[in-house]
Amino acid sequence: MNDSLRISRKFSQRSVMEAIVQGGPISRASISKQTGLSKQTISEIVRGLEEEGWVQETGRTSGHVGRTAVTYELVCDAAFIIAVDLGGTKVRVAITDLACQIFAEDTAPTDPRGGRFVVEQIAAMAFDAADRQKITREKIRLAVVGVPGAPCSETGRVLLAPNIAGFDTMDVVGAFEEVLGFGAMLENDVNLAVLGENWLGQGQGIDNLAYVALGTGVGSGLMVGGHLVRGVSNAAGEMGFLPLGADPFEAESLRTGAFERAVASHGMAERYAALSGNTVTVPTIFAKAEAGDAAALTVLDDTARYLAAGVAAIAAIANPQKVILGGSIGLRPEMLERVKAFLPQCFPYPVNVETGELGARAAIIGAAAIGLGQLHNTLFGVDAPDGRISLPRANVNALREAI
Amino acid sequence: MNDSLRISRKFSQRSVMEAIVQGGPISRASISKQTGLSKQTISEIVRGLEEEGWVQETGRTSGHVGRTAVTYELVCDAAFIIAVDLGGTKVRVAITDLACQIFAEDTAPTDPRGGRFVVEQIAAMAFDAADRQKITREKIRLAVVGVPGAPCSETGRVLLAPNIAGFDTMDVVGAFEEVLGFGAMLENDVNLAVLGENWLGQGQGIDNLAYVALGTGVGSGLMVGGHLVRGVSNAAGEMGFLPLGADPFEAESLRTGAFERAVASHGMAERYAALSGNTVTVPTIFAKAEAGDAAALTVLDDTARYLAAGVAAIAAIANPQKVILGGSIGLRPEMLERVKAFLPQCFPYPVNVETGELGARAAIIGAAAIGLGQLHNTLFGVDAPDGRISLPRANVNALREAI
DNA sequence: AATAAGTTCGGTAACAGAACGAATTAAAAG
DNA sequence: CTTTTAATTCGTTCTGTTACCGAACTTATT
Repeated sequence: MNDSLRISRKFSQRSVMEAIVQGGPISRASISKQTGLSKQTISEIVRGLEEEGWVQETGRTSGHVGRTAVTYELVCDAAFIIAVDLGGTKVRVAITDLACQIFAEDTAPTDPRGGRFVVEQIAAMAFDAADRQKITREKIRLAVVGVPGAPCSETGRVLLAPNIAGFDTMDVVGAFEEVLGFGAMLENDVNLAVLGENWLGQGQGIDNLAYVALGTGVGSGLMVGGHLVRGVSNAAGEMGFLPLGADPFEAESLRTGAFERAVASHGMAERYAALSGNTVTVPTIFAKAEAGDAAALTVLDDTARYLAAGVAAIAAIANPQKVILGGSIGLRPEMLERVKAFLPQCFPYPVNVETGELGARAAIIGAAAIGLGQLHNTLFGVDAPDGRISLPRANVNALREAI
Repeated sequence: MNDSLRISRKFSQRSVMEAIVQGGPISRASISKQTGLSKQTISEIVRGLEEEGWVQETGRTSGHVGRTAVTYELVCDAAFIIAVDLGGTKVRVAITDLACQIFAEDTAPTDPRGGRFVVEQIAAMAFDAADRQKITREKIRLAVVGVPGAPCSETGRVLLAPNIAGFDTMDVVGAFEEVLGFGAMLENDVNLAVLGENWLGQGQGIDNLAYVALGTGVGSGLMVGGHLVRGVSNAAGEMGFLPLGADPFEAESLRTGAFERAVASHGMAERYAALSGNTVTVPTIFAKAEAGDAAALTVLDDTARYLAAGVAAIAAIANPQKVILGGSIGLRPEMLERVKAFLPQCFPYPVNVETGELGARAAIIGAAAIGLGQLHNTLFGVDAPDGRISLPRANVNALREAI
């Protein structure tokens, strides 16, 4: 069959699908108005989509002048994707349908043995979730797995991921595909968090967006012009190695980055210990600060000052429209408040900083976003790698904690 | 006429043009092989292009088995663009033809009165150059002007450009278009430098590229996935405000950025004065370092250490494949050598750093690149804003100094 | 009666692909 | 060493096919 014609065809098909996905039940005449394609063409394309089982008739309009219109809707259980947020301590797994509804979100402690065990754990969770939703496996098309580290697309390995054993030496993508039986994609977890916030959170409609995740470690994710910045070796956003906070030329900074040592949880605890003599956890520091503990307040101030400098560095280099703070520490309002106060003291033009709206679920929602975009593109879209589909707002069902 | 068909047509037309631009004199059969389009289609498209005056027959092949082929070539004087690199002290103006040949490059001191005077000076230089090359004005389609600062596409003003008076309050784009009589585009000069090096210099074939220009000030330009990162307010790359080097929380850092004060020429001179008691210019410091002056060597080392940290910051956030050093200080081999030595001491994974190949002419070559890409896209290409055309290697003619 | 939804019909631009003639060289035959 | 033949490539012509548009028409509804 003719190749460029097929692209041409698929192009229109995709915009029709987009109109149907976005516009809920919609008549062919409305699609025609929205897309600018002729009524006749829309009828043809919709007929094709209906035959292939992607859309279905759902009703008719009424109440308006003129003939009633037949409305079409997505067959939302025509395909599913698995979204996974794999952390060092927790795994989240969710299933999403074509209509971008996220359900069956499960959480479990990450299998500490790492490697193949984690892959199998995730597969089991995914299939369990699918079974609960009565979803047959053939309908699952793709899994998107967020990992803390830099996945390598050639080898399928995950570099810079010290928290999950064995992922740096095995073909993780291959292992997933083998166990799951369908396609799998790996993506850095913070990158997914930006995408998530961009889709359903703080960053909606913002094409130049940064996300700074601060918790046990630090990482950043950057979107420029609506696309993720991954870097050559998928190591963009390894913000822990910013030469800020501690002396970057100290030998230790080559192992744990200077910035990470300054702002991440370990550094905070250490500074608190130095000031007060007590070794406590980060949540305790926040609690003590709330109670007025001077050392705790100093630790928070100092951390926020460094964090503000980190945000300034991102703003100086990439000038995003908004910087979203995330991670267990970054999500605290006490941090946001302080960063907002410190930023104008160290950076000349205003930077829009906010905490994430989606909290710890940003990454898994981002995984769903990337998976759905990918799926819509391969099913209905152009081959262009940067053909972004705009996903509709989705209802995110309740979280189910396992065990 | 049918819209999506027109896109379809133009799409093929562009790839045919690209093949002709790249492949020099080329037969229709070869274009067919290269593009994958059928011979018949190529004949049709080439006929159209020939009728419109963009390509012409230039000869026939011989020596091979089989029938001789008629070869086609670009009519390279079918259209021209003006490339301008406007600096605080110097203006460079060049003319480029469709075949990406750059000629008539002129340099003059920038009119110190700024504003409209500079615009008129540039127009005069451009028309003078066109006259010398016997190029009629109707054939000039576009001017691309590199400016030190952040051009605003809505208002046409140039922000953060203290070196050219009046540009922050006037519609510079409008003024150019009025005086020149054809379209004009403004772009940050360091952004153009990355594009230039990406086209004909150090960064050929590298899609994730950073450029750090260090001289009187500091600025960076970033390419991600083959596209420039401009940021929301075109202020991406205002690297002078990186919170490194000096204390970013000092009040002075809000005027002149902390990093700029540490690494740029003023800071170097200041540090040398503090160490030796003598106030000298930067070239003198380099000369004295060459002669073994201890204070000068310390200044170079310290500057390089800061610069390495700045490069590390870019690498941590954007992870480019290569970082190119430019600007009067960044181009010195003494700096490169030192930065290469310091980087592994403050950043964990290797960063590829080199000096620019094009020297001070990177920006004007980048201006030509952006203009040619733009022109090819509007004449033959899709409307897609990110449809990049790959330009061929170009011969860059000799520079002509004015006065 | 007005109006909107959808279909039918005819038309067109942009391609593909097969077949074919033209032009050329390489190699075999005389 | 010439002539013939085979192989090869170039370019055109002719015949589809696909993906659309637009006008006219039918149908259903307020």
